[in-house]
Amino acid sequence: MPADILSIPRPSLHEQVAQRLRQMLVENQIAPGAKLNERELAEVLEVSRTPLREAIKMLAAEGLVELLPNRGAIAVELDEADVLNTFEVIAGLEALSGELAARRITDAELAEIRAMHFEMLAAYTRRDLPAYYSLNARIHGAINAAAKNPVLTATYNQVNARLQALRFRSNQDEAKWKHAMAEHDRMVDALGKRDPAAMRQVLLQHLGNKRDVVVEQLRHGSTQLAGAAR
Amino acid sequence: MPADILSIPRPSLHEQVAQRLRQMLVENQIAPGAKLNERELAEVLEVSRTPLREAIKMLAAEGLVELLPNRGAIAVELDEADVLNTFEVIAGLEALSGELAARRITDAELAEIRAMHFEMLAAYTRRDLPAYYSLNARIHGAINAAAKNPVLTATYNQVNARLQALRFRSNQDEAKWKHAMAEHDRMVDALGKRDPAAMRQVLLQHLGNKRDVVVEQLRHGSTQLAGAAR
DNA sequence: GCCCTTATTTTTGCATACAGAACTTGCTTG
DNA sequence: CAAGCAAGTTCTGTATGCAAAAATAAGGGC
Repeated sequence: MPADILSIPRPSLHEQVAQRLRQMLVENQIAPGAKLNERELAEVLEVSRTPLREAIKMLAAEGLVELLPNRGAIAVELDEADVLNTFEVIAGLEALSGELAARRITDAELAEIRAMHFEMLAAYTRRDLPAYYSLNARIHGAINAAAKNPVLTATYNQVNARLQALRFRSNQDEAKWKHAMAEHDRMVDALGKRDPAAMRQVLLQHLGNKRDVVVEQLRHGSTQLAGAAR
Repeated sequence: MPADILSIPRPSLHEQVAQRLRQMLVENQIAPGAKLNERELAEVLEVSRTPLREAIKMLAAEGLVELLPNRGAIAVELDEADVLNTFEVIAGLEALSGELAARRITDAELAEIRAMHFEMLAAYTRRDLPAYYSLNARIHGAINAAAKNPVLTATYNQVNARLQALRFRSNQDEAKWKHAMAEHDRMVDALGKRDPAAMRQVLLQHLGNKRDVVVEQLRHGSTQLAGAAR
């Protein structure tokens, strides 16, 4: 077991490339719908096409890119129906996560979530959006962890990754923000009471609202900011 | 659009290989825990290592094989905790699927499910296990389709695939079989009434029972039938 | 006789090379 | 002038070759 620590097994190249590509897709450095040119990407990432192609195949299995036979791969582009369907699944998974967390959370985990919740209140009060988003992600991650189901966590992360490119730039308005905070209050409350049903309800509503925000933004205006290529 | 039909674009080699490997894993032709020797497999499948490796990377992203850095890939082997966690997720997804189906199912879809349900009753009455399993899978597939959420269907299929190797040989006893049939009755009933909550409840219970059967079988006896290699 | 060390073999990981499919561009033709 | 056709180019898909890491086998020390 200490061998794992000593060996410092730097992840294999295709793994690194996959990680890097995931980041580029999520951060919209590769625009949705854009073609992934192998020669070009290989040059940028300074690897040969072989590990690059292996990485692309993994991303395809994860649903982040789409494989077109004999025509390479393109970054997935979600239309409104895709977004609705994805949120439906995400909501189900997060609701499950919340239920399980309410049953299995430890006092220490709960305390940490409460702490982060207060930090988030601070960020909200300051209207510090980046800090808010960061804390929001950490809190949801902590709930997921408290559910103590690695399969659920992995599944959730995979489906959620496809939405990251959209959520990245979702700027909610004041009223919705306030509402989201209220829901977070109810979440922490439900967790404290170890009430799975309440957690489920809050999270379903929370995700439903998040969905509305994203869909609304998707509709008018910023359809796709860097959407040049297709 | 007709171009797609005319072109007859035979899936690329790595796609075919992935499909074939999936089948081999599900049917336990490759035992859980067994190493996937690239040279060997390439020879058997009559392809070079390149598309084979690409296929393996896809299966890894799907969670069917595990990648060991510099040591290749092994077929995933689920311990009891993994099975419980996976069933927890599957149950959540199938419950969601049932809820949505209850809201969205068409009369034609419902009629077809009812027809299959009667066929299943026939198979049960004859104690025709293979026919029963086949119909069971088709019914659950039809419910999934009636939910009309491709993202949900894809997610469900992916997570479920990991369990197929186990379920393949799950022989339930008489009492449990009868119970499963009763649950299917309630399912069709709930669908007919378009009652999402009832569907959810039935499916959660149904999956819970299925889980118990699989775990019990996993425990004593047939831990792993073709479990030679490791 | 057992364990640790070391040499050999096997296997994975990556790069390169080549064949075929798709796209581009310029030209020709109606 | 537009549309269709054809040659050239680019790109993807697959096979092969090579280097490094791991597994295996052989040898020596305790």
